[in-house]
Amino acid sequence: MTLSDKNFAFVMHCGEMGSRWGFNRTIGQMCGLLIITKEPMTANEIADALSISRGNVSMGIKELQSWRLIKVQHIPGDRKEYYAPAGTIWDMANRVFEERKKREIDPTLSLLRDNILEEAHNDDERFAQQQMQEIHDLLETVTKWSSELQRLSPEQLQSLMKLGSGIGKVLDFKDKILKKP
Amino acid sequence: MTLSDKNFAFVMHCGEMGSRWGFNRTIGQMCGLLIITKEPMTANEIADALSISRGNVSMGIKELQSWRLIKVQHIPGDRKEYYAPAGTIWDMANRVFEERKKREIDPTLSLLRDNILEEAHNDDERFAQQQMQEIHDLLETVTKWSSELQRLSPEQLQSLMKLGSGIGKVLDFKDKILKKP
DNA sequence: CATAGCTTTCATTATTTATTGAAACTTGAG
DNA sequence: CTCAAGTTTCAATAAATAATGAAAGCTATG
Repeated sequence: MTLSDKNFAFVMHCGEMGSRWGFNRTIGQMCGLLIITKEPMTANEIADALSISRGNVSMGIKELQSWRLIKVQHIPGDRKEYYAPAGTIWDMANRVFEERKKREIDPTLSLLRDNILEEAHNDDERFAQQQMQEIHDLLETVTKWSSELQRLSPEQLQSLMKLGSGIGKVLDFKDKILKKP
Repeated sequence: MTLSDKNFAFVMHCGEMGSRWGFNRTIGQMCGLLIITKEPMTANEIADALSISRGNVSMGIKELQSWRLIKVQHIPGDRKEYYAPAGTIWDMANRVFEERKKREIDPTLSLLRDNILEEAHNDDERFAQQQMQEIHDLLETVTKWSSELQRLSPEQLQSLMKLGSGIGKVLDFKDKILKKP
């Protein structure tokens, strides 16, 4: 199976963006490829489509699974494994977001927590601790807020997203609302 | 000037996280160092504190400036340049966020836009285009939403962040509210 | 239980990215 | 104008990361 020029261009773009999205070129390509291909693909088809080695595809699959971005499917009477995106675009974006939070924020949050608990022994440490406290509070707020968003129903989210500039208005009325349970 | 163990540990952590935050180890370290150091530092002080070459510091400074994370200061009667964080922690986080959006989302958004405008020539392209449309819509929503947030006053933001789980409640009343201007 | 058909692993190799440090450049002061 | 104190650049090198492919590992089927 060979890609049309336009689709190929998209897949290559995903490759170039791959490392910015948190993985590497090949994995970006694989992800893009699976998204725009209607039918699930075998590892060999993926290797052929991207002109990369079979082993590389195997590694990529493992990685994409660790991000929970793809799922395996089987076709009766066929021993091969077929791969397809795990869920909707929205689901996938969510997973990437979550996973990146886990890698980019959580470790720092934990280090900062530890540090802040210890006592500062001189001015330098005191100043540093203040700064770390600020970073900590910021990251914690962001974390709490994002987990809040994930708790919302899809409809509520939709509604929130559509709100756009209305958000300011809503905020102005917040107190009123919360007083009427 | 030498760092305390605790502060050194923080700086090294910033280094390890550097590449996850969008830059590299050295630049992560430099950023962490400047944040927890009360006084502005010269390039040589930075190089000494981190045991890296003067040239590397120069590159790092250029990069941090391109992210708008540091600013130059001068001390009268001293020809050296002194570097310090550009703004509060919150400002810096915002800058990183913006800059990453520019690098991680905007190029894709533009590619998708172009692709969607062209006509699909077969079923594969049609399917691919549908998927791209979904990605496009998602990214555009996120983009619009985040620029919306940046438009809010700091107080409004604060208030929104504190809302936390109340956000669901507020949304349920959205329609009511918006009908009473 | 042997094997064909498929997948995974991992040592080696290739590619990419980061760092160094010497040379070139800039600039303010005398 | 010259020099000294500083900064930047960039070719060479080092380090980190990714890709290959041959060998080892699985596992349904006859």
